[in-house]
Amino acid sequence: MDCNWINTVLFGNIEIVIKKFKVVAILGPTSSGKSAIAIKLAQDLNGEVISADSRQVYKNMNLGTGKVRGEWKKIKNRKVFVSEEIPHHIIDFRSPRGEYNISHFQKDCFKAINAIINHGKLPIICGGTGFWISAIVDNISLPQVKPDLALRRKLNKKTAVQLFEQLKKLDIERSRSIDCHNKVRLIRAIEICKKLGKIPRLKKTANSKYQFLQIGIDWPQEKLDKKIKKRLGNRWQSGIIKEVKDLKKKYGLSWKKIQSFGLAYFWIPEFLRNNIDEKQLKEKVFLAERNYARRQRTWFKRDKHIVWQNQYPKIKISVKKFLAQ
RNA sequence: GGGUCGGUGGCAGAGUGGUCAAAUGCACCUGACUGUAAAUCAGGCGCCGCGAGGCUACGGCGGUUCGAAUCCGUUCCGGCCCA
Repeated sequence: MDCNWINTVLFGNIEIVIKKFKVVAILGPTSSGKSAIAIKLAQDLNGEVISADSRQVYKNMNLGTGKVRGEWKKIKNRKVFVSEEIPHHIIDFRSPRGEYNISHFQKDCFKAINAIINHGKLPIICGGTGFWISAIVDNISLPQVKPDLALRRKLNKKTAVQLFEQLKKLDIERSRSIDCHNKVRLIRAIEICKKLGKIPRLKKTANSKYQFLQIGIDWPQEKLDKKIKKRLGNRWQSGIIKEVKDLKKKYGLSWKKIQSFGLAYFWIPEFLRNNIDEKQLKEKVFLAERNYARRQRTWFKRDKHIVWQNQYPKIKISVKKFLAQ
């Protein structure tokens, strides 16, 4: 399939021809069935999948993150994570000991998109981390300031009020829009100010190189609840608790670090340390997933470009139409 | 049957004469999001009302009091102990 679609744009009377590459994104709340749809699309339309999931990037975190089953294969001298014959990118490739954040993702994702296009294939981004997807689709410009852990530790000792006062002095403009109770935000804002003086204005520039179609998968709450429950049941049988134990053993991670991964990774250590029993654990994990799905919805709701569809045949038609534009 | 402790909002659980429509946690609803984003954070959550405000509520009934979730009587229900 040829991916060099031609677009024309009018500037006044002058017609300018722009080549835009098409990229599809499949997003939605957890357990909605994104991964299966992305794989089907990839199979039907000669595509490859790019995962946009902040936890699936890590190795040895499979059941808890809902990672697709796959294996690393050597294809043309390159190692590729393959699931159902479909290459997956930005997945299962980092140590859980390390940090992998939106900045890494943004670079890697654009790289992956380009690589896939160069192979004459269709890039299909698939994931539930809205912020990360936005970094690609909206092409947001992140301040080029790396995390300063020492500074963060120091600032973390202060109260939100103190941090807010500090930020006001550094960048009054940012202080007006920031959530003054949110220490994570405040600390990052101060961190940026210390390096750049001020916080650059957030730019969402339409990407001139790519054209995106975002398909959202979602279900009524009741149905999604059932899907979440069913999936949790499967994970339990597959040994999710052992996965967490092994994760700790293999990487020597602290409970705190494991718990920072959230959801099941937060609650299973509580169970292993006998703070809750198994029944409570299952309930807590279910509720955590459910609440997570809510937060994801809130995020995705505001992007009016997302086309909400959950039947594969319809999705496929939408994608084909998009590719034919 | 006797004694004793307790019955509070969807649940758990504070409050023990006025500042109580009632702390806190969970659940539930709505939302935010500039390198932690599965994280982090905000608001709402008896009923009516846009609002001021009104109404009904701390098992039931009846008292005491200017005033009761809080004190007293009684009754129903539950836990524990003794029979």
